[in-house]
Amino acid sequence: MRFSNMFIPTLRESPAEAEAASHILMLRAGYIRQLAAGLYIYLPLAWRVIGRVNRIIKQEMDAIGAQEISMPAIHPAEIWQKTGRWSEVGEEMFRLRDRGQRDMCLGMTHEEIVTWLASAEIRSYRDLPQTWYQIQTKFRDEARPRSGILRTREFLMKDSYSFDKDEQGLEENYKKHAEAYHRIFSRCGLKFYQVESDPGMMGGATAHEFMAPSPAGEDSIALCAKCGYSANTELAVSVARPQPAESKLQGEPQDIETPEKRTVSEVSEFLGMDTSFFIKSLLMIGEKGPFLALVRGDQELHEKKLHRIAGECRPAQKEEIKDIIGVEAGFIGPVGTKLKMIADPSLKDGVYVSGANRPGFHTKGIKPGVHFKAEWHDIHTAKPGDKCPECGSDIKIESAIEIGNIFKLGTKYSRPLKAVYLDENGKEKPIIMGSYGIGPARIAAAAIEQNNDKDGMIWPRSIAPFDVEIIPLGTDNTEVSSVAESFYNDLSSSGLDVLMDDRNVRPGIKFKDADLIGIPWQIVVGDRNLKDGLVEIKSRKTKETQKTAVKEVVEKLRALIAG
RNA sequence: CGGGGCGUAGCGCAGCCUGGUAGCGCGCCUGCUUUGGGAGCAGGAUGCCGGAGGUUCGAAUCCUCUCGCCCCGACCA
Repeated sequence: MRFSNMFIPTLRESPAEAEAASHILMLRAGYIRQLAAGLYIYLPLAWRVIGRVNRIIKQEMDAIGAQEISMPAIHPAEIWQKTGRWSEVGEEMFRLRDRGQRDMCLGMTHEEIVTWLASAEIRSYRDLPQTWYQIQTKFRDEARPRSGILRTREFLMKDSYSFDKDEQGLEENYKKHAEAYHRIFSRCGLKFYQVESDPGMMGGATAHEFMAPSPAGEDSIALCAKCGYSANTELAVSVARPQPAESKLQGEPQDIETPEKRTVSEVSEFLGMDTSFFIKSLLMIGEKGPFLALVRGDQELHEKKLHRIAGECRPAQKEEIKDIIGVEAGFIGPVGTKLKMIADPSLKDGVYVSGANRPGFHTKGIKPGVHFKAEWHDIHTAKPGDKCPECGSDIKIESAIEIGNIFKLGTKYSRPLKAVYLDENGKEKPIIMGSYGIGPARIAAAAIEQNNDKDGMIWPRSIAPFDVEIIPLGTDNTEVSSVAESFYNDLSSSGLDVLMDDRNVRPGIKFKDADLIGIPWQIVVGDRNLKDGLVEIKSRKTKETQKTAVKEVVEKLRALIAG
């Protein structure tokens, strides 16, 4: 492909609206343009990257016996009503009516549709197992699209679905997918982790996410370097470090004056005690009324964990706290309260200080379990310095981009949609399902996030839009042009994807654009070196150049790319 | 949905507080010179100042409403 024929609208300056590195670079390097919030046009370079990612995905999916199909993006409401998600899902679903006033939606995922197909066509255990996949556009009216193509309202997704006659079959398919995902993300040149994740509304017991570490990521994950424990912090269990040994908290509970000291940090400073000696008491409003959530002073409540235990709930507002407890926030505590309490296990041992439920006072000497009763559930947010629940060593927390997920669905969809089969004994049973997703655009974005420098992108060779870019300097020099042309022909016919910057522009512009768009290898053809029969092969990543004899270029480059 | 920010030339921004001829840099077009890291000189084009109302002799500027985009949070099958 010739640069002059390709639409690559590079920008000298960063557009104001972009913040994430991948977003800035994709705009600047002429990969994408924004149509509206969360809606992007993929320009030729970006679409080539997506194509390469998809090819890798297809190869690995095919290799585990998955079969590619294509399902509609527009769905009748009826099927979604049968699984209950038509009403569960709210505003995130794009809804519309057809000319006959039938309710329809734009598909946000395809469990319903693929299960409908299975219910219609699968009769016998002999038809199982099956795995079907597609790479197709999904629609979600996100509350807040963000970070360029990381979170959009219309996006490509590889989704596959497995159908088995029993749990053991599901287990095998689940494992096959996990292994295929490892190969896919490795081949795409990404650093990634497989972590335990919250099955959430997908249902089912087991789920994992594949996470590409990046500061631009929306998720955070807890990792143990020693034993390999890894989990999304939405469900990561961690053990808080023990309280310091010296404690001033012997004896029975006693109220102490703490005028105008409300927050844990204020009171801990005032009393000269570590924050881990405090109980943070948070008044929550749940569906069945108010209750207290208790975490240790040095910990943070994780609301999502609390939701799983207590159902829908929210922090109480200032006025509500006064009405319900009778004292302002900052002086509330678990002792003497009639409210239901949910306490984090980090509070189980030790003696504590917490609000006294009267203005200006805290109570010291509180022994959880003795001076108050609570339900014990892990509700704190795992943080650096906490200990691994498996092996006790330090865990670290990293931000990450979710690039793939795998769910064991079980019969969540097969039951309501009556996807059943007859087993060997002629008995009707629901099909056991799994669901597995990958976001190709997120792979591309994560690759940029993980591989860039001040000059631009640095693509992993497997998903780069081109393998090599030829940069002839001085197009009016016939020798330069003819050498560049011969490279272009030879490299192309040897099976490489070649971009040639044949524009009649200054060298600086070609160099800057080449670095920006991030093709892994550059061949610089200039009269300076050509006089000695040499050209330069330059690595985008290391910026190292090797002067190479014209005759050896094709062979050498192929070796470099292969290596 | 809550909080914050921003809408002025293709892009990045100034002007707004204190109302009075709409500006700068880059890009774009023409010509000449230039050609190994975003060239130089000369000339040129480009704006419903996001939109609608209002105040005023007069509004990019003040007021009201509205639309859009970004960021933080909530949400995220």
